[in-house]
Amino acid sequence: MLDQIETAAIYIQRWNAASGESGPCPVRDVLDKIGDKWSMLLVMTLAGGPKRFNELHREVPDISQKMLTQTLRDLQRDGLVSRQVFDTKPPSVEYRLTDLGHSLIVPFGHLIEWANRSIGQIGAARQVFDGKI
Amino acid sequence: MLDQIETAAIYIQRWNAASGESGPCPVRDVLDKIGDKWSMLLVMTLAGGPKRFNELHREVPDISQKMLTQTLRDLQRDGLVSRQVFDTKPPSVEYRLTDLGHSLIVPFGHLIEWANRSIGQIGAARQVFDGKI
DNA sequence: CGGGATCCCCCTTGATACTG
DNA sequence: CAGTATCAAGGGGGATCCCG
Repeated sequence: MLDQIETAAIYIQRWNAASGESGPCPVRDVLDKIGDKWSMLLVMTLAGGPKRFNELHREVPDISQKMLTQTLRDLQRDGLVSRQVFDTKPPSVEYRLTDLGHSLIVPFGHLIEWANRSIGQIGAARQVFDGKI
Repeated sequence: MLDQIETAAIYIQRWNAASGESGPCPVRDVLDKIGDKWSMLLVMTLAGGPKRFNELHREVPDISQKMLTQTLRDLQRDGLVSRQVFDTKPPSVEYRLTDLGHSLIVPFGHLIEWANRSIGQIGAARQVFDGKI
């Protein structure tokens, strides 16, 4: 377990050392999407099962149509989400997590857990920091 | 294990439903920093032990001085990093992870692992997607 | 219903120069 | 050494209108 963590840290450091020659770090490329404003929110929302476009829009009210479309396309491009069109009238489109998408839920869930556990400490630390400026 | 993941998913969904009344989601607030361009890179770099300002700058060559300063201040504000000034000449300042900062390494390491494992599949998915445009 | 296309703002990031 | 100050640029993201 700890070995893997160290491996990750060493991977990052090694990439830093070699930076500039090999282009952007692929891990950072992937992680950028994690931190993107909507990607992970949609993945977690789709974790409950496949959903249609407006269904997603209803469950994530504060996303704009544009960003919903764009984020879903990016997720589909990365192979995390699959898109199925039903030729009904009016047309309906269903989005669901792929196996790869599902596999992200576990490590990402750990992070959410950590965030949940740590919100209190972080908030306290911020108050202390902001108080003594 | 899976319970916790589901808990996380449900947490997100419940917050979506209540959004607008309670302000920004605290978990998303925390996760924003995770995905921030430099925060996690610095945390993983500091995972190897405490480092001085220019030492960090050397190990992460493509960060600007400004962003290094700013990111370190944010990390310190959130209680993930502590800052110790030594009154020598010339002055030296040492940054190190707090206990809270260390506790982030594990869940974040899982994510890096996932990214490492999945880079191949994601790259392949992108080629397929881009090929059939 | 499920999007596309367009306009535009603002915030983050980078480059550069200066300081205790 | 360890920052601060200022200016400029780019793109992420919202609002709006339109379409099959």
